[in-house]
Amino acid sequence: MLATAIRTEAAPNSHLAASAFATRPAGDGDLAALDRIGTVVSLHRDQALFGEGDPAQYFYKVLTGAVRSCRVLADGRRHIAEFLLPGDFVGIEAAGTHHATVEAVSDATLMRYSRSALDRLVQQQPRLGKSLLGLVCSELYAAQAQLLLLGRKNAVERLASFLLAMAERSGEADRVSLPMTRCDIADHLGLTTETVSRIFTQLKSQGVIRLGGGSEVELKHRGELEALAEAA
Amino acid sequence: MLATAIRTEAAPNSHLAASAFATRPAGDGDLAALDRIGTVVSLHRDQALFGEGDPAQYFYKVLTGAVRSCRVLADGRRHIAEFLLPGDFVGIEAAGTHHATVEAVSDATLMRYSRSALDRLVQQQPRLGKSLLGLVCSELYAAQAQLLLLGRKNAVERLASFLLAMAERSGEADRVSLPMTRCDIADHLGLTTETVSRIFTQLKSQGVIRLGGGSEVELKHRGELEALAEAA
DNA sequence: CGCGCGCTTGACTAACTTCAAAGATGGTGG
DNA sequence: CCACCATCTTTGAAGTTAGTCAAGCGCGCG
Repeated sequence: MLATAIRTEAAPNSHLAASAFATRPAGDGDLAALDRIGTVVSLHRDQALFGEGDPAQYFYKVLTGAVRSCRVLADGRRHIAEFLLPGDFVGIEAAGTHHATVEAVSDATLMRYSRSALDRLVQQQPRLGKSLLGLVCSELYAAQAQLLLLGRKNAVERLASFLLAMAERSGEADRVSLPMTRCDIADHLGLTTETVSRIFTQLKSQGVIRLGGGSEVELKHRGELEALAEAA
Repeated sequence: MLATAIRTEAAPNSHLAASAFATRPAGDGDLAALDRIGTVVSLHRDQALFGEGDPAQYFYKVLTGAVRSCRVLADGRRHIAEFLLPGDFVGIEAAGTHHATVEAVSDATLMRYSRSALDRLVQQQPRLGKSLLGLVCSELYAAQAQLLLLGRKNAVERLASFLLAMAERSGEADRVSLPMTRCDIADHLGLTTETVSRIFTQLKSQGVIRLGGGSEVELKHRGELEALAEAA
């Protein structure tokens, strides 16, 4: 069952986890209208949703699980631009073709929407266009924050910033679930697996975090972590 | 004349360099309507247009010269997210407040537009909203390419990529003008001034580039430069 | 002409990577 | 239910790249 096609089912108008996590500032208010035209897609771990260069006929919203958006250099070096969690939109910015590969970090379900249907909706409801613009702007802000991180922060600051950002998104302030591997985190932060692991160990022995089972991380001293992150 | 206020003049409906450089894919077609509601602003080198956190009442289009959009950490480390050249829009994505400081790299002039006027125009002309979205998406793509550069490329690859990107934007294929200092370039590429300088020297002695006077760089072997950039 | 700023170059250092191997973890099949 | 195996994580030691510190060079401006 490795190379199976993506399963796709009739949409049970499912909001599931979607409404619980309004990660992006621009509210789901207007965009909720979309759910009537969506279809549910299931992915299992490491399965690709689409690749760089694929025609961007659809875009998606994460319902459950997590996915990563990445780009790869010719010799295999990979960078993960962002992790997408329930409530986040995927590929909504693509015009024509996708500019990144999107794969499942863990088993995941997404709502799939056709771009042409979106265009029609936007025509009817101009406010929707604004929500859309807001979503893309949020992504741009996130990317610019990541540029500062990759360009100017050291390994400890990168991991601290990452943990805080994930905590922010997860809702729970002091407890984060990290469904991705150390290698994924490394590829997101511009480090190596080993360095990420070492910094985790270091933060743990400093008492700043605690590593629970099942990919859970407890932030024991949020303030100290913020200091380490060199929040600007 | 160091801390002078920004000079601002009545708009002579000036297109100047603006029409010559359509850097961003989304055409100026619809956005040309904006020029009737703009005002010209002049900056001299290193003068700030606006700072992080400032209310975003206006946005701008570069007419002549160049500006940089940057963020700074508490201890002074700086990262330049992007350089903006004639034809590029500045701060168009800002909602409420600006998320970066924008300063002049060289003496520059910009066209200033009020956000509220833009909103009105978008209401009247829905197609304008699409152009707007296209502009922001282009910025997002550029930012994501820069993420890969900062996360996974080495110093030579970074500078080679930068030179090629600047050449692309400048129109002339094999000749680039670099109005910014080595330090600016370093802060854009996540390196130090010294490293940037060393790589310039290295590329020069390899015969890949030639440094002309007046901040001009000639790309002598574009192909080789592309190989060095590890284009993905 | 001289001064200041930016650029270049050199020697040394630090941070992160690479290479290697041992230690967890969790899912599967007997 | 337990043992096994693949995969992920952690840890150690050595190596590299880019950073830091310091000094000299060169161009442009007053």
